[in-house]
Amino acid sequence: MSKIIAHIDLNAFFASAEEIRHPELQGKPLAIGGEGRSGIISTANYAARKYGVHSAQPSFQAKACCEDLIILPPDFDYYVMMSRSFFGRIREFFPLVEMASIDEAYVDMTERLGKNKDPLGFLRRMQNYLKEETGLSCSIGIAPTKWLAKMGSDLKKPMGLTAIRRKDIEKILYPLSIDNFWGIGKKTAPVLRQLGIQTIGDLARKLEENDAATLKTLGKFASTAKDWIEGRGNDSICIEEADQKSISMSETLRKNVSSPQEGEDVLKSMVVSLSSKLQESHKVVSTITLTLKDAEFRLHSKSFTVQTPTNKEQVLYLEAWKLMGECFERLKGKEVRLIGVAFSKMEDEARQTVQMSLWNYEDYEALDKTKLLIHDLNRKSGKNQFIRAREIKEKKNGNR
DNA sequence: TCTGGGGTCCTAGGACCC
DNA sequence: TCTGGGGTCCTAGGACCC
Repeated sequence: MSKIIAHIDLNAFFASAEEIRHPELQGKPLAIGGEGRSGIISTANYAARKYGVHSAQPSFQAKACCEDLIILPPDFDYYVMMSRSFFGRIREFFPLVEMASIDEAYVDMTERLGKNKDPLGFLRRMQNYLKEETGLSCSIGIAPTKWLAKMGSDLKKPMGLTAIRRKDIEKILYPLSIDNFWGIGKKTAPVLRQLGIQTIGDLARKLEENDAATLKTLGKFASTAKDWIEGRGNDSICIEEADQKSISMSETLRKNVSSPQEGEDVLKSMVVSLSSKLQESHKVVSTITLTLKDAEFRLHSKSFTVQTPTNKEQVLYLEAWKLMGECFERLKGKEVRLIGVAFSKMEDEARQTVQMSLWNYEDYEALDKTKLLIHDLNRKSGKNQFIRAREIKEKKNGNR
């Protein structure tokens, strides 16, 4: 029995959210993103898109496209609030909602729309109602699987409403460029083109023939892609939020550096704010990964797994600092433009109390020095770690 | 002034164990 | 001793998504 799955995608979400609280910006070219030396556009409203402004575009280029462009910094807390309010209303119509990101969700409508004589009419009315109530417009794709629904919602924006039945796949999806295939990105698409695959239809035929080169290019993904394109993809909605598996921060430096000492403060503040997030959510981690991006944009990483999962900033910082030294070592004086740190193998703090008792701080030689450093960070009381870390960073930046 | 930041998943080689 | 394998974990790198 086929399900009825919808993919609901908020249009130009961050920009729309800003227009709601700044009505004076409505209709003016607006983008959300960073404005610094390495700022990049995250979302542009439709007025800005007319000038060629688009997401992932460097902000200075966007400004060159449209000199009147207004660029606002992102305010994620506000967007989370707006997103919850919007999808909360969807839940009033349909309880089975799976969030896929801050601005999109999959919804199982089988139960409620299965016997409806005019499901598209119903969704069109819901879409208009949501627009009136929240100010946010969305595009909806409706199909028997999640992938088809996602492909559908991408077809028309803003306020699109597209149904893709299995019998429509050839007519609707086959003519589309391979670039539109969700799951095939900028690296794989050109390789497929080399194999004579220009459209989704071309890919469908190659997969149907079990073309060896295509299968090799796609690897394990080939069978998933074949399922998707033939209408057999995943159609199950998971309403529970999955446990987060890793947490990370990275920062493009204001100026390239070539020694770990020059990146010390950035690393320090990232570890302090990550470890306080871990502590707040009662999570511990075992694997620490440090990433550097060199001036040619190549990434280099080094990771280490500790025996006892932890969220202690002293331990995490010391490990990260050691990894950063080793990573710089390998770069042999090359310039570094970004430092990132990630913590993974994350689990609940409660689940590892037994191992905690086995913990031996003396394993960490330079711990005393680290304690001093953290003490220094903590001296200002009454503010949370994140604020403290940011203040330190700003102070440092101001001194340059 | 070229090119962000936060995630998930996959691959492939080596270590180690049975 | 001429050479098995399968399973799992760790590490480094990379593709993809929003």
